[in-house]
Amino acid sequence: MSLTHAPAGAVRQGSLRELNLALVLGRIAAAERPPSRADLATATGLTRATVSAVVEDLLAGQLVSESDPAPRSGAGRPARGLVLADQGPAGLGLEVNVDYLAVCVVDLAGEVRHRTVHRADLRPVAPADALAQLVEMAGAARDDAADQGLTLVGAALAVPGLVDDAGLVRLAPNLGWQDVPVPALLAEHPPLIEQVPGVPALVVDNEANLAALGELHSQPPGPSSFLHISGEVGIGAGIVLDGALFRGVRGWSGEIGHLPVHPEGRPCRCGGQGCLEQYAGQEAIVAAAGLVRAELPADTATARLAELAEAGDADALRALHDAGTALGVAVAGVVNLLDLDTVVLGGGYAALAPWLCPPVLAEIGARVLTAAWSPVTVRPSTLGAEAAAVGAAGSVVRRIVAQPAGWLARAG
Amino acid sequence: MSLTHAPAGAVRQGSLRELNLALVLGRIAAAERPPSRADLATATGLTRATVSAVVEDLLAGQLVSESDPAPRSGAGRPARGLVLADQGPAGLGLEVNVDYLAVCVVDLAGEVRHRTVHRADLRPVAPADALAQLVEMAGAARDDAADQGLTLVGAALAVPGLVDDAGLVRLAPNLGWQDVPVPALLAEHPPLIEQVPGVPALVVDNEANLAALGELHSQPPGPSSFLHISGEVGIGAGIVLDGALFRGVRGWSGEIGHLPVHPEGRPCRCGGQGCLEQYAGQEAIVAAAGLVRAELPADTATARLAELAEAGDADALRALHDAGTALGVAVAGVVNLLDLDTVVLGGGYAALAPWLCPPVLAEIGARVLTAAWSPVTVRPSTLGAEAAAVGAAGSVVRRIVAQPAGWLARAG
DNA sequence: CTCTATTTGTTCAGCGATTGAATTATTTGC
DNA sequence: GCAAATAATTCAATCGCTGAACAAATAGAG
Repeated sequence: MSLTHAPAGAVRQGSLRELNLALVLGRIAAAERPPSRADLATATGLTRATVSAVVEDLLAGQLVSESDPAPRSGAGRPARGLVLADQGPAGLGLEVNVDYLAVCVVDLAGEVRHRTVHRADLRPVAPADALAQLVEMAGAARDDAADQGLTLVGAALAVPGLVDDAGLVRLAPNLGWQDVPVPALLAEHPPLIEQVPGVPALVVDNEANLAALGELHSQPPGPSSFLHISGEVGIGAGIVLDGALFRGVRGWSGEIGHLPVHPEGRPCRCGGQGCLEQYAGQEAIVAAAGLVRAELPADTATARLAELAEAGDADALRALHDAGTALGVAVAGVVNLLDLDTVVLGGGYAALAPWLCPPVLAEIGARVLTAAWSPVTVRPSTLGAEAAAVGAAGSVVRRIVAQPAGWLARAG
Repeated sequence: MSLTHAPAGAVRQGSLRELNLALVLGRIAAAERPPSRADLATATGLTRATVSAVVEDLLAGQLVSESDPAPRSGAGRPARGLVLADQGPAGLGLEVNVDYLAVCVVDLAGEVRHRTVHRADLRPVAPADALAQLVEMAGAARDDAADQGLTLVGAALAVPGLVDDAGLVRLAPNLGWQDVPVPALLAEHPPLIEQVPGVPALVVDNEANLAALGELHSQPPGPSSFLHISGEVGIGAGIVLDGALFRGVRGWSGEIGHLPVHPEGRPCRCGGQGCLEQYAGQEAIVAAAGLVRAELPADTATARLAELAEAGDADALRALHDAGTALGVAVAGVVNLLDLDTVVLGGGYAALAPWLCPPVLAEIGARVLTAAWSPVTVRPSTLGAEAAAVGAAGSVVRRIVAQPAGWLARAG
């Protein structure tokens, strides 16, 4: 029904300023080139007087800074361009995955200002030890950020599993985690975050969700609704609708890996039968290509497949085609259901996209009722590896952009 | 990411009042019993002074009225309860379906104040003629509404097919419509609607979407996220997320009928194979139950099936069980993907729910990863037949509740 | 029956934020 | 060098919320 999305609570006198701060800052963030105050006034519908006042607050709070005047033709006083500050608040992104730990820092503009990746097989490592190592990496990241004039205002941790509202990792099957109380474990380490009203110090979320957010905020800006599929050992999807991640009632949306593609087919460890994961998961593709998994570490399986396919290996090509077809059946269902026009292949699928896209598109063409009127785009993710960590850090700074008042109240 | 849903445009001085009018009116609409001004103040966080001023506007604009004081224990001046007005703006709901035309009027409180249904096979009738008849029924509805002190501020038309943004019915296969420009056809008749800022005079939408909206606003209030499945000849779904209908990028979401449940199964008229519709659509169930369709008008097929199942007919029971299993496979996929906890069976499925629910629940239990932690409810729709018309009319008045300022500007 | 405690609703001065017009600042083009 | 054009700021006016005081209306105690 798309009613006005009014603020949930009361709209007080001060909310007015809060909302306009967010409005103006959001415009600056979304603009292609640095807008002037006058541009912002016409874009937002506010008067120039109000925009000036709002911008003054944003400048004082280190959220935006003035850039060189954008070249403009014609007469008149030159405008001063406004850009997101490269100092001030920043977000900390953390990721624990099967074969690596990653930490990164993203500034307001979405730039990655720090990045550390530690490759290791995390499956035999106890959760507390893995998190301790991550905290150590994060400490170095914090120091590096501070040197660049950045203040970490929040952290987000990406995990390949189901996470509940409290940050408890219910189940991360491929990592071997079960009921891991991440916030409690991290609370034992000294804090790295400067608390800001409106920004949670720590968010724990599914890796597929955060990777989708990363894709949403990547440059150049893409569509505001799409399906992002992370194909690893498991297959997870992040659903972005109208520029917002859709989490589901309990935050467990996106379990596309267990969509039935052959209802009477192979049994799956989830208890169902014929789940997508059994046909398009990393292990299924590897097995179908005739590779022996024991000789192939998890983190090189995808690269090896791409190599073989590149070389024209018939088994690998057939395996990828079959996986793409299974994926296409599932994606066609999702597209029929949600009417999305963009599907992004991320995670391990990104490197395999040249071979996966054709069969996926074929299934969509055959099965999607509306494909005749408007085409569906299937493309690889623009972010590379560790997309979830970048997305995680980005999700933190997006909160500042969406609610600058909290930061301003703190920073004076 | 669930950022604050800020108003899209500029927040001007007057927006403040607009937003608080909507906030207070929304609370009155959502309240179980008539709230007092003091109740509203504590519920919204506004001061009593502001609430009084806002309520004064709402009273003057005929959007709310004062009711008998709610009995309360303890001392103190008795409160005056506030309820949505039973006069003032109302919505017109229209529906063209395969075997009937329906018109209804719903008031602010969601009560159906007028209802007309005309049963007839609409397939041989030209779209313009069907719409002309609908307009005639709507004229009578308008007069009846006016006698009750109601003003029609908008209309919504439910159609069993794909509709684009402009109201063009691209395809309604079971009705035989293709590229029918509904707004243009209706514009030839004298207007029945009093234009109000913020309320479109006519919205054309998919029947499944509007039925889902009807379910969302039915009393008593249910969950704010659910999947509503309309099982007729085709199978459509309305997806309600966080109290809002999700329409998809082009407004064509919900095509659950073409979710593949047996990818190498029966060919479907959509061009795909093994679509749900081929296993759980009305015609498929009728055929599986051994009934001859020619002897069975479309509008009695469901009733006849229920009758047979009630009587213990083995063929009917088996047909319903198989259909329920196919439906369950599809629903399990949706639940995995969207993490919904409520599925409503509407349309023809409502009457068949006693036999469909068990196999659907069985498939969900077997296939949904998270079902172990929190159960999924599957239940029949509370609204009866013509749910889409009621939902359509309700969608109009919900706009007034969400944006009362438009109506108030008009009514003075 | 009267008085007090209690809760509801209104009145009013004060204030913060936006507005719109006037003013200042800075450049291009003639 | 001057006029036109565009950008940004200043300032009185206005709108709507706040908070506190006040008026209204009832239940219960004595």
